[in-house]
Amino acid sequence: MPDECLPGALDSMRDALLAWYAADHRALPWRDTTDPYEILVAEVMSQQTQLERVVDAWEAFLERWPTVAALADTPRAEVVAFWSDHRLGYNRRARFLHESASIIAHDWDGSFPREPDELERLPGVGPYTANAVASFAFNNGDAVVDTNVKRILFRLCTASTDREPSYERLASRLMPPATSRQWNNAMMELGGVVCEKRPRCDEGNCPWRRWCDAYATGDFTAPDVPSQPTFDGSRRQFRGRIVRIVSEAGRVTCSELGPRVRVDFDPADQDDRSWLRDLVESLAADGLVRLETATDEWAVAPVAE
DNA sequence: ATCCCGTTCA
DNA sequence: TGAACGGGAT
Repeated sequence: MPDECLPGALDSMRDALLAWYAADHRALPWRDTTDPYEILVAEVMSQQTQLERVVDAWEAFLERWPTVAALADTPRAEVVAFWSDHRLGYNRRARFLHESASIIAHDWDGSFPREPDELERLPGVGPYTANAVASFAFNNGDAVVDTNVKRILFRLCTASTDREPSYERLASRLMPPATSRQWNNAMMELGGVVCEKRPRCDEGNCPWRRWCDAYATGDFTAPDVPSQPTFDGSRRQFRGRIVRIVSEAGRVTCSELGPRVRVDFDPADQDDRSWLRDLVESLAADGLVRLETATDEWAVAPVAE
């Protein structure tokens, strides 16, 4: 996606989007804070999880662990249990958040770095989250590029090229200097409520209609998002069950765990036992549970620390 | 079935 | 570059 697909009237486009956002937008609670810890919690929770499902969990999480120090002082297992209780999915994100809290508390003396490059060194923090935290906490980020932003840019410039676009470069050129807090909120708002898979250009009063290739041509093709395999019966589903069982029940042996994970699990069957063991090992490697092999029969327990 | 304000590891 | 990672909602 070449730069020349941007119209000459860059300033008008920028003003139009910022005015559109200022006029009305969703009242997401983390938009009312600039505390980097609160922002980080919101962003990590929001990775691949719908925002409506995040709001309650975010408020409960911050009530329980109001500061990065409080979270760092908590045993990992409690954070994992919270994640599981609130059905946030992707339990590894609970571990990443807990590890990040420890790093901030110990290596950064309790205060967050302001630069995206520094934030990106935290576990579970990639380019998106680093720029989101830098933007919303410090107004110090680059343009964020998530699936929403990609969809907007693709449609904006779809008639201009058939080459693989550099979304980062284009997004960055579009953002007015030193406006990342407002700008990134506005871009994601546009992608979230107007430029959705099924676009709502007129209903949503899209501020970019007059510059948009897709609006002009009626071709609202969007970039392919990789589809996920069926969840039912998947490894991911069983991993999630194990984490929840251990969070609720504490230490359980293989024979106790198996039937609670899969109804037709046979504790006497070696294949069943190694199937379960493999899942537990992967969870232990992810720091979500602890595998005990000291006794007769192996068991799984809440993660230490 | 498909989507959801991504990141990690191979 | 691709697969794996959870699970609720529509």
